[in-house]
Amino acid sequence: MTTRATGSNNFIKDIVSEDLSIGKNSNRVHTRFPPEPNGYLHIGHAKSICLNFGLAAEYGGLCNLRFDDTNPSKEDVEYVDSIQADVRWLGFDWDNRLFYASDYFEQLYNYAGQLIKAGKAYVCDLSPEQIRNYRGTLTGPGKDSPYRNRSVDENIDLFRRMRAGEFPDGSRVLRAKIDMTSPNLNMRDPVLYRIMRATHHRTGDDWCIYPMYDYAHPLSDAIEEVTHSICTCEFEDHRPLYDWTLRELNIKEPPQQIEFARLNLSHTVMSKRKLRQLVEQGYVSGWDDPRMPTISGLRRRGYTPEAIRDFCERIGVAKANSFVDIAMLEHCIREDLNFRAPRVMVVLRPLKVIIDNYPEDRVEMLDAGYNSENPQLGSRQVPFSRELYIEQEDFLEDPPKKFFRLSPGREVRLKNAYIIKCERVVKDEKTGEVTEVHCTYDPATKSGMPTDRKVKGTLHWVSAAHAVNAEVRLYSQLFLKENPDEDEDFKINMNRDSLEVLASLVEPSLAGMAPGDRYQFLRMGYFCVDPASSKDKLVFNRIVSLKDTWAKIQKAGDQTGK
RNA sequence: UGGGGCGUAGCCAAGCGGUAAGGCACCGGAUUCUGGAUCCGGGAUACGUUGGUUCGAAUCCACCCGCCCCAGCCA
Repeated sequence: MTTRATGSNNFIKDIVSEDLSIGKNSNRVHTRFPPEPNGYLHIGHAKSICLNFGLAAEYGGLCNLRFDDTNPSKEDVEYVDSIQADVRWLGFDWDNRLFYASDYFEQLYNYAGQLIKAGKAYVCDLSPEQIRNYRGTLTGPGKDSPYRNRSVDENIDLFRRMRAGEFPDGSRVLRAKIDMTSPNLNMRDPVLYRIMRATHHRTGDDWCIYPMYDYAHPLSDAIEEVTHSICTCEFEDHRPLYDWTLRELNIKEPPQQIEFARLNLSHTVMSKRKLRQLVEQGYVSGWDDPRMPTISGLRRRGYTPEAIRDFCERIGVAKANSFVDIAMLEHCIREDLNFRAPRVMVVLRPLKVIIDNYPEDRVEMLDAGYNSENPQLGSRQVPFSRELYIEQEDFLEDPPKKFFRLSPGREVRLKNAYIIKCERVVKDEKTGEVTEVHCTYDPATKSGMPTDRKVKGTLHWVSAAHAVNAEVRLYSQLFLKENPDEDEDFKINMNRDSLEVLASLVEPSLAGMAPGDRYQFLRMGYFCVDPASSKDKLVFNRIVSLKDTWAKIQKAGDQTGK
């Protein structure tokens, strides 16, 4: 079928559209997402997942999930499980097309036999060091292995015995016979099979020889009848080998490899190796630490699949090296949550406020809508009483101009409640720190009533007697530098204060919230109930702050020496 | 001194010979019981450089410059 592509365009869609228009691949579009199960998926993988599954969906094709499990020494079921969970959570479905390269080991072995018989592959006894030396350099040609011209029969015999386990690890390899003088090092008789006694997470000890990526990948694609094999740019040099393998084995309708630039995100690192270091060396609590750019980390942080997919759509697909600002990701989650998240009141850093003219024993239940832009979310009642808490940063004894929050003699609106006026403060005698702010309220200014005056500030608050304790975790970038990879050791750029844990007070309606629930804490940002949260101990993660114009003004003031 | 790829605003990114989309960020203004959201407005007269082809080039050609990748029995 020739379904027309929707959404924004990119060069890969151009290729697919063109292929379809000329009836290539019997008019099929078939992609695959081929992770190696050796680590957790991250936002960079999300880009690839969205691309591959998205392309298939747009063109009425199919996308497989295939584990590229050809190196048992690095792989583990822990990862195959987490990868499936992450892809599913992102919203994609591979239906019954869950495959493993290891499913094809027998076929791959037989294909290798064909190559040998065709004189296109040979068993080489050179050591790894020797192979490296024979390979030549970037600027100089390599030279033929002394084993390059063994007879087909000898090669067949040796390869069979490699599989049978007659030779020690590393003693021999099967190599493609291509061209040791090729300017493309990948074509200098690349290794196809190596001997490696490692227990495979799926095939156990059935095999002691394992195929290399360059050999297994094109054939796995071919076996699955993939049409467009999309990978990142570092494999561009491998494409001639990908094509060589398919050509020498006479694969009909060979899949086409297409490369795109991998994602780089500011203020974080993306390589599995580095992420693993952060986990193993205790810089973070695990692969799902909310500061990690992993899918599981973002999920725990509170990101939605919708926001991540939107992000992947917005950043586009091209071949130029890109370095996307984390602000783009943050924009996506804000935009998603703005409409759908209920807005509630939580005081992160409490400061006591006493309404002197409010009766001591009185409690009013005030109606508070959950989201003024989305009335469907309904409302709840919040208790108001004489003693409240407001945010510490919302009071300043000696305010600068343009500060329109609470300060002595000034009025502010309490969200969903009354206008109050600050009359005096109580300070700690030793530290001079303000411990209580005494105010009066104007009964005629209850939320919803018309008022005769304008107050510039509106504050969120909680009733002291009704508030519920909660732990709130504030996260900031793991790395201070835009590009931590610029330095020899990326870890020197780590932000020591990327996690701040606060003892906060939340409005009572939040008491029974379930892990995963997301809210906007009025004026403070979007938050998500952590999986470790319980009825006894509420724990919230800040997903992202709200945009903060006041912070910007302050910063500008600082810089001008104000 | 080899091979492959890429260079459009601070960051992504359209554009495919006819005279520079869009998003993020940023800056104004309006509005607002979140200094949020929303709305309106603002930016590229060297599209890496220099030449060339053309009535006309970001788009075609040539040279140059810059950045990325490749010498795993990793993927």
